[in-house]
Amino acid sequence: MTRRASKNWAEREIRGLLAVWQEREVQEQLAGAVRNREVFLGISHSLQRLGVQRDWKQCRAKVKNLKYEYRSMVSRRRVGRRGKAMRFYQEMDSVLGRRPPPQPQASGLLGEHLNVVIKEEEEAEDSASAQPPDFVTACSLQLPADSTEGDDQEVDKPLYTPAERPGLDSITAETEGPVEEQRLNTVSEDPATTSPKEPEPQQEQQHDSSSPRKRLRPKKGSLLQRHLGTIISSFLDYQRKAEERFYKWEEERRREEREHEMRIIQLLLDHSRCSLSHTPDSPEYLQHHSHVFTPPPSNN
DNA sequence: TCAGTTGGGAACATATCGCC
DNA sequence: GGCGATATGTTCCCAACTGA
Repeated sequence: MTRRASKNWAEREIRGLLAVWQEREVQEQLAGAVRNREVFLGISHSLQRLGVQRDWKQCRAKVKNLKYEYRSMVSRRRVGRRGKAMRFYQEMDSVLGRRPPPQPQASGLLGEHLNVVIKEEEEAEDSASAQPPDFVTACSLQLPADSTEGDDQEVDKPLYTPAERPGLDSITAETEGPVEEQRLNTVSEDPATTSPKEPEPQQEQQHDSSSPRKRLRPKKGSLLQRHLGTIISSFLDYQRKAEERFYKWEEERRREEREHEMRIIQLLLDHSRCSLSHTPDSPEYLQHHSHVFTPPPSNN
């Protein structure tokens, strides 16, 4: 095997990679894209601006291994094995650990929601012809936040700000022709992360035909395509709400779990005391011993 | 010497493309 | 539309490397 083609990742490089990878925008892009090469191209580009010279394949491989390492450690801990904690557990856990479980596609609530949206869109079909030509293309998406491909292009402003269209980054509505390509290259830069323009060695690859977003593009001329932007927007809104609900539910569940454990521990303690007492079942005993236990401080 | 780290490969899954 | 070829992503594993 020809190994060690590149030097090992320094901690600074890994932290930079994680910092970029942790960004909500990047996570949304990775979650929404089946082909994530462009996402990693963006990550690589961001790293280059941070002084880390790693190409997208190296970034992908590193993220891949970090995820595997994280999962391995989680599974080890789940079965009670405690090994050395991985170095960047906190960073990984902040992203992977809070991720809601995958939801079945177009089924259950989500499917119902999509169906409703589609139905509404179909009902509005008659008036759809009144949509401006850019109705769909207005939902065209930006490249990763770090990319500066469109910096010196003649674009006055993005079609919308990330706040207006959060989460749409990863899913591309139907795009047609050069105009759309230009829009894809239009970047709504985060001022905090924007740096002076630098040469873009990988710029050409951003337009590769094997775009990660490609699979989400519908066929031209379909009804769904014409309203895909609205559908996606509604879907993502719903997804965000579902995510918030999940987090609340999860929080509540953990709290109940802790209370349950406390009750069990309390019962066990009571029982052990009862077994030592001559009159364990007497009301006096229970009254005297029922609230002795002080629960340990919870880690959560 | 050895445990931990790393990059790369194998196997598999899945989407896209081109042809019929 | 069906089907095979191709491209790409993910998971898991392994051998080489690193550092104590």
